[in-house]
Amino acid sequence: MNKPVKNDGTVGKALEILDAVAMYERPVRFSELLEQSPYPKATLYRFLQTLTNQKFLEYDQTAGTYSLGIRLMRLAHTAWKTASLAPIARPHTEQLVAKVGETVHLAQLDNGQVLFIDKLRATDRFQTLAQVGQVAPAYCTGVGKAMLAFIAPKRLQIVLQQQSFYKFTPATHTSVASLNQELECVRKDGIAFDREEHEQGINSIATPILSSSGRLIGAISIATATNRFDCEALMQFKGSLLETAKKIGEDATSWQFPS
Amino acid sequence: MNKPVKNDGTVGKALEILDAVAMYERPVRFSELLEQSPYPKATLYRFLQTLTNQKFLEYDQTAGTYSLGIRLMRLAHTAWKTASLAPIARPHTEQLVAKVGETVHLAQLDNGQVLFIDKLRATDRFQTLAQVGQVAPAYCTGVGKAMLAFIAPKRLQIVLQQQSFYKFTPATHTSVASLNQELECVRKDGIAFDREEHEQGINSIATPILSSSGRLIGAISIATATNRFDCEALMQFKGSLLETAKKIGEDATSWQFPS
DNA sequence: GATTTTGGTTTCATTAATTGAAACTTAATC
DNA sequence: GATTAAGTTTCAATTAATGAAACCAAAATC
Repeated sequence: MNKPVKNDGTVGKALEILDAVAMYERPVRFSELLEQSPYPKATLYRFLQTLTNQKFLEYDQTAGTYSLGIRLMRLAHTAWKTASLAPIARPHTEQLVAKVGETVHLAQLDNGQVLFIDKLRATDRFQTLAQVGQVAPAYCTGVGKAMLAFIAPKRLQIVLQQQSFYKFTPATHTSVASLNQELECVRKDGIAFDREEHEQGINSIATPILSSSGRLIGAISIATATNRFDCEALMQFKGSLLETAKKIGEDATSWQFPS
Repeated sequence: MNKPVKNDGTVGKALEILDAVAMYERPVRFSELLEQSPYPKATLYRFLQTLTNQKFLEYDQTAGTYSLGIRLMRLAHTAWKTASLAPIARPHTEQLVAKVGETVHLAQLDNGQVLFIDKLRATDRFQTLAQVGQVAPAYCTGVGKAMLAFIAPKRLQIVLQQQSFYKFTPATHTSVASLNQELECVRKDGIAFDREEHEQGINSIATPILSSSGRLIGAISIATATNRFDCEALMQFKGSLLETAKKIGEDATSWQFPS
């Protein structure tokens, strides 16, 4: 049988419930969780209790709702500090921000999606788009395409199937074919653009971060509003961007950055 | 028996392992985890496998080390967005930053410790001290003391025992007595100072955030370097700070902010 | 280069925990 | 006050977790 559900026993089931709660993006009632849960009442109930005890969930007595707990934030901060590319890249990304005066994003690929792991903005005037820990689609973002262009062909096949190709804006790629065509160009000059493909009025120039052995470990981008820079104008950042990516890649390699 | 260890079955044990890994703040080997673990080899091994499968841990093949996984960062971001005070407070904290031009911190109390849930800096010139998800001691920070001063006496008793009273700087409180004395003052005028008690050269002015029913839900502070503002000078922010805290408290109440 | 040690992985019978139907309790609705 | 829905607890059957010990691989030592 085609079972993509991993068999990780009791623990696996419990952890999946965290995702279920997260999906609602708001406090959620027991009964809501129950109807989309494969487990019977009593089982789900006990899982929720355990997770709440452990501060992975938070239960609001009066509203009778569950939300994600703050213990996650503590753990995530440690994860960020010790297991992500962000702290290694920081000196270089900060330098880049200082130089170009625009917002810089750092991302990794996680399960076919873009995961933003750092964000440095030059000015606080604008509401931030991406935030640390936030996910975005790969097929319609600068960092996403930069990374897709540099993963192994076999892995790319899999990842492409995970893309929704939802048409966020008129410029969004809606097929594997057109995306593949662009990835070819990205491979050639090491630069990917987001031409308002994810959000109207926002564009970016991105480049992959590669270890010295050539393995992809992340991507950085400079993101701006179209009324400040068009894609032509973004090209002026190409040199600085590539240089920064190179430096990060070198540091990450010598730091024995994991898979 | 005095058993502070909660009995949350298999799931609880697995989640405790996450803390164990986090504690090292670096990639850690199986054997290291084993010697401080109460579980036998095989058990620990299977837990690690499960957690790795679930992307709560990340295993580095070549180094043979485990670190916290990126799935935590995704979950934590959702937690931050849906379950913390941060998004509700954002409009007000941003306004405050714009007004005073100094770094603003937002924190909640978690298990006797300060948990920073937002940080807005006016300028990027300085390396940030606190970051989202980071924890700090309560007894020697502005936000910490602001919160301690406004929790129920019974809870305060417990929380005070959780404080280490480690002497970070010459100004750090080192006893319950001296801390209590200061908390009395904090209660009186609703303002707490960090007079370089946690870090040399850094001070702050903080105030609690209370719901309209008077329950403590967090704290905000304005943090600066001592060479820019001494504590006298920080007093000039008192008005704006109190006003912001009041607004956040009101919004949080009407938003039915949970326990 | 053979041997021992260390560190990590697998096996399998025993043991203990999870499971879920059903009964129950409480709160909400009519 | 009766009825329904929502949440909680019980308990015997079942299933999964457990951990001692065996095993394997790679490094360290002889």
